[in-house]
Amino acid sequence: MRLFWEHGYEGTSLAMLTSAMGITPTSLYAAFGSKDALFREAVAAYNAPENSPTDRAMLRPTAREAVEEMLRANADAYVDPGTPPGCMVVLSGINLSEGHEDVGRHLAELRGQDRAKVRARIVRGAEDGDLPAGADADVLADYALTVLHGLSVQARDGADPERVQAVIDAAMAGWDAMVRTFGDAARTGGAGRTP
Amino acid sequence: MRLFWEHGYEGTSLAMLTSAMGITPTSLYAAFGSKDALFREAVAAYNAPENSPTDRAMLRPTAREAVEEMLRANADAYVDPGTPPGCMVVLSGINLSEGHEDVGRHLAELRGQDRAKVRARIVRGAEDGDLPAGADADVLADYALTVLHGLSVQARDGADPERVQAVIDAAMAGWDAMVRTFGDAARTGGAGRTP
DNA sequence: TTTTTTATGTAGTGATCACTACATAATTGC
DNA sequence: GCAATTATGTAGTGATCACTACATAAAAAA
Repeated sequence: MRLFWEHGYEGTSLAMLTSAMGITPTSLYAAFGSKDALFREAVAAYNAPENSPTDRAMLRPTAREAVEEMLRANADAYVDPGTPPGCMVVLSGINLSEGHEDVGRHLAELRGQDRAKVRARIVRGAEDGDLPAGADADVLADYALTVLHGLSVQARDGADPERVQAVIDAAMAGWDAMVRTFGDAARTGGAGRTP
Repeated sequence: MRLFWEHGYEGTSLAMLTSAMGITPTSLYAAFGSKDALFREAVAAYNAPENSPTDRAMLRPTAREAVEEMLRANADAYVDPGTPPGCMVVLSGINLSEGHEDVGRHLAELRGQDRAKVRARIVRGAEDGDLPAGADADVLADYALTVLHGLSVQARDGADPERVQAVIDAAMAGWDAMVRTFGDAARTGGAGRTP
């Protein structure tokens, strides 16, 4: 998992995997079937619900708290010096040669699931009344995920943890401002686009 | 350039390059010296100042306009269906096997240069008075670049151009809110952290 | 124990990797 | 025209890729 996380699917060779695991190719193939299948199991372990900061964050009482904790908890993990920087789901399938597009699609689907979770939490916030009824869940979810994905690149560039938290301060200020425009739009009937 | 842009440094083989260029390996090596050197030339062409939306954006009269145009112009390029999605400098060196770390460092340095340009433009905005004197150029630059880098991943996931612009609306609302806290901090002596 | 099943290591599969020696073709200088 | 130089294609370099046939070793079943 750590090798795939750090070097990506194609940047990790079977030789690297077998030497890191202390086993031979035969054992690896008996246990996992193929490099593809092993990668998928590694991603599944990385993305397991019981370890997922995102899943945990969605339990927060308001949509805003949920999104903020999602950003902060994931960012903490991204810059944790004990693990490779950034998010495995975001980074490990960025560069693929022809013939491995399915790996990229699999990861894109997982990112889509995260987006769906955030979007659903936003919709619930609007229903619960902690967000304006007119809040655009698609835009807010895209915004939150754009910041989240950007933090993976920042982490790869060795971002300072404190500054990452300051970036999230700014991002949440943007969240609040955007939510306010939705509230205003609901009251005035406007389109909600910031001038 | 397009192959490296789309598949990354290691995801692009010499066979792909020679067949796309319609030349033989001999000619490629006579002209460029090595795959590394060709990649660097491709990145240089991609990142040329005369084509750079970022450089052009920095000429805007205020720091806010400069940052907003940087985001919008780059985002337009990221989702342009005529070119690979996302930013070559951000994406093409994400997954590297052992022994090619210098490629990653080279791209990270280019990202650092972009950050420095944005930071310098913010500092100038504070000097010019279109930003509060206490504005934290590091935080604002990191925030802008985090959103920018996140947009590359969104583009890879096939983000809708209109929704990308809406995300930038939210991001700029965040910029304004963050700038406001710096102004408030300057007036009240507070630390400037959004609660 | 003896047999059967399961797990593992050795050694090598063809394919592809980046790269190049060598020969031929095109171009240039005289 | 003729020699020197430059450019290009052919064919192959050793290394490494993901993967596996085969044989041996360990464990389980009889």
